[in-house]
Amino acid sequence: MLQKLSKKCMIETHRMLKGNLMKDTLLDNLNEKQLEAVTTTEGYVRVIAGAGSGKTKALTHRYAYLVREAGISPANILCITFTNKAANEMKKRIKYLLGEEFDTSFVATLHSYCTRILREDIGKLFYPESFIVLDTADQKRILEEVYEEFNISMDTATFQFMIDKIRYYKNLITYMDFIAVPKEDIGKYEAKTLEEAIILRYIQKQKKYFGLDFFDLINFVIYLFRKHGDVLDKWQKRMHYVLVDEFQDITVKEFKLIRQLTEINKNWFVVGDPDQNIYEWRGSNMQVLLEFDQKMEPCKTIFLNENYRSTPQILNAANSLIEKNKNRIKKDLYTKKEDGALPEHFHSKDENEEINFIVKTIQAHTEKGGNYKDIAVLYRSNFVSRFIEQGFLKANIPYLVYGGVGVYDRMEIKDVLSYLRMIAFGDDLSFLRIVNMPKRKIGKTKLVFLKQKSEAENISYYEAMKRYIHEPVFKGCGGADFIQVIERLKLDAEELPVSELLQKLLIDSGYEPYIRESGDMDRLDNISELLRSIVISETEYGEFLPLITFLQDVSLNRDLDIEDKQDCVKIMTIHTAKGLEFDTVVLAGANERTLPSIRALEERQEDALEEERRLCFVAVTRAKKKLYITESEGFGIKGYTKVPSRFVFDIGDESILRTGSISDELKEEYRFQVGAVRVPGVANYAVGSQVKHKVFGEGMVEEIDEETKTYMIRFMIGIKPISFHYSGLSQVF
DNA sequence: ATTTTCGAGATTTTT
DNA sequence: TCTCGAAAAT
Repeated sequence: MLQKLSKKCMIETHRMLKGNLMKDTLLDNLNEKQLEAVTTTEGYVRVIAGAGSGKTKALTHRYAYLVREAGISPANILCITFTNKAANEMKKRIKYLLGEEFDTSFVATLHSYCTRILREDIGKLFYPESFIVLDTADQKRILEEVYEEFNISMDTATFQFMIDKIRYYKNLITYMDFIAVPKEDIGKYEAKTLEEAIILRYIQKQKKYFGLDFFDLINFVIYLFRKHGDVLDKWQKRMHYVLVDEFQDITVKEFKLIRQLTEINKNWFVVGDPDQNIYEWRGSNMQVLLEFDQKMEPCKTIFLNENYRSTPQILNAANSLIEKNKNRIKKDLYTKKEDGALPEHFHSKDENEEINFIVKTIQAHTEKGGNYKDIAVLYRSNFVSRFIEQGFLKANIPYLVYGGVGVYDRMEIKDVLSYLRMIAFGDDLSFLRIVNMPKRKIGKTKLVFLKQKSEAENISYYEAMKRYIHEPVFKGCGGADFIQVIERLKLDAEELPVSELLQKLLIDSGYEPYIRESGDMDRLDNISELLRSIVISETEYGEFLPLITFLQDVSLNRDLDIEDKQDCVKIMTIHTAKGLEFDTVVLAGANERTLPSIRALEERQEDALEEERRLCFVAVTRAKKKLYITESEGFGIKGYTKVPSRFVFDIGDESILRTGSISDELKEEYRFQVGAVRVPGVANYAVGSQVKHKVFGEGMVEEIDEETKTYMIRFMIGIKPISFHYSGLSQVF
């Protein structure tokens, strides 16, 4: 028996080596259209594909096909994903197709590619040769400093406004002429308006901090290519194939950059879904996808409309929602999947009721043997997660927050990374974050003192502190110790790997004891988790991973690869969920002013509203088997009374089951009746639902038999089979 | 006089 | 979670 098995294994291995098995998995699982997309290796190919139609699969398989069947080196393929999470997912699939040892480091976001390009040649631009990538928090901090100098107060709206302005200015080539000059020449540029003055100051400051923001990463590369033909030449010659995922989210600028990169060898393969463009606010323009065939001729366009993900019921809801968008190319998804339960719209009187419903639904699911990890709770804005987390903590439901305010935005991780940045750059941003962490009795007064000195002598806060540490103001504080620790760590940084440096730093700076004393074990766990991920990236990098390289990558790749191994409910924003799929999806907080967001409503522009609807569409189409949309009354942002999102009514009554309790005022206003919709032949209630039967009283759905269209419901008197068609059932809460 | 602590209120989305 | 302001602590 054992011998037989091992012989079989040998044959398998042999087939694998010959490439047969690879070829099978590579092409056999594809439908006709996907196959066409994958195997068209020359020229321009555009795939317009609906949600769940396997567009990323087509892209991944084409990548593998190019490498395996056409023998192209991965270094010659520019494979661009939209997020790091997507890149990681794709890497996994490529490794599955091409073998674990296959080098997938060439699958990345455009921003990561740009960082690589800049790392090699930024020295040509009169910019500090080492740079850090500024994230939004850094940007905000810099802008706040600038606003303080100009004596203007800054709120979130102003911040967003200025970010848009900065993007606008940074799109002008004159800006690059300005920023790329040697530091000392910066003063000779004069601002004509206040707005310009603020932006110039912002640029000066970011340069002082060795920072490049996300706009710069793209702009610098474009500028570098423009000024230095040899650099452009080098990269152009390298790129023979370009594959771009989520092409509907690309900006015109990014498109031009990619076009420049592939000017010599023009083989494009782009996939996208116009209905899933949810990044217009960030400059993305789906016209790039729509007009691709006119700009890049001759272009082969392949449509993928069969959905392999969701039940017909979920797809119906999604279709009826998205068809309310006027500015749209009609494209109806279909599926051959088996019928499932109707999506459910649960309306509740307040937030407690809403979170209780979610908790109950999840508990019912797991009591029946289901896993937590098959469930995702999605929401429009991060603040919604707070209610959900609180509810889950109370009910002891394990959960993981993905993206956004996830692992890398935790306070302790930011602190620790700031320490590392402090060692590498000594910049003010890091200094301000950690100088009093742990408490060193360095507060406002001392910082004001340092600020004056640093401005007067054009040095950093840290240098100023070193220079004036013996002044009376610093008497009795931990400043001297701090300097000593940092100086010693700076020396260590040259020899020690990042992981060891970090461990030393945690002890020497007193940060770890400080966290330990605060009694928060989660924070220590998070730090160990970071440490673990550093060790992994060190191993992957092969040679000695320089601290600066690590820091550049870490601010781009903020995706700690959370494994599916842990059985946790996944919690994330809709934006983060894009490209993912889950058995059960709960879309929480589906209220006006949250989804659509209050900003989109204030803009009063149809475009903004349509983007919000697409966002809702993305959320709905993440679900494979069961979809819940929940919302509640009560007091919302700025004291408004919360009302259900218009989008839950965009989904036709025949496509969604409306449940929950509703107050009389709202009932009058909205005229939707809870529990009014019944579609015969389809299970309206999920397993675990509490229901009321006209004759048998209250009970719980134990089983659903799709074949005989029957529920098995446990009542006081025992288990009874009840037909889907029976109209005497109603939901109980 | 200065720093620390504690409670209250507010929050779009991300590379 | 983050920030702000007032009160408490050094």
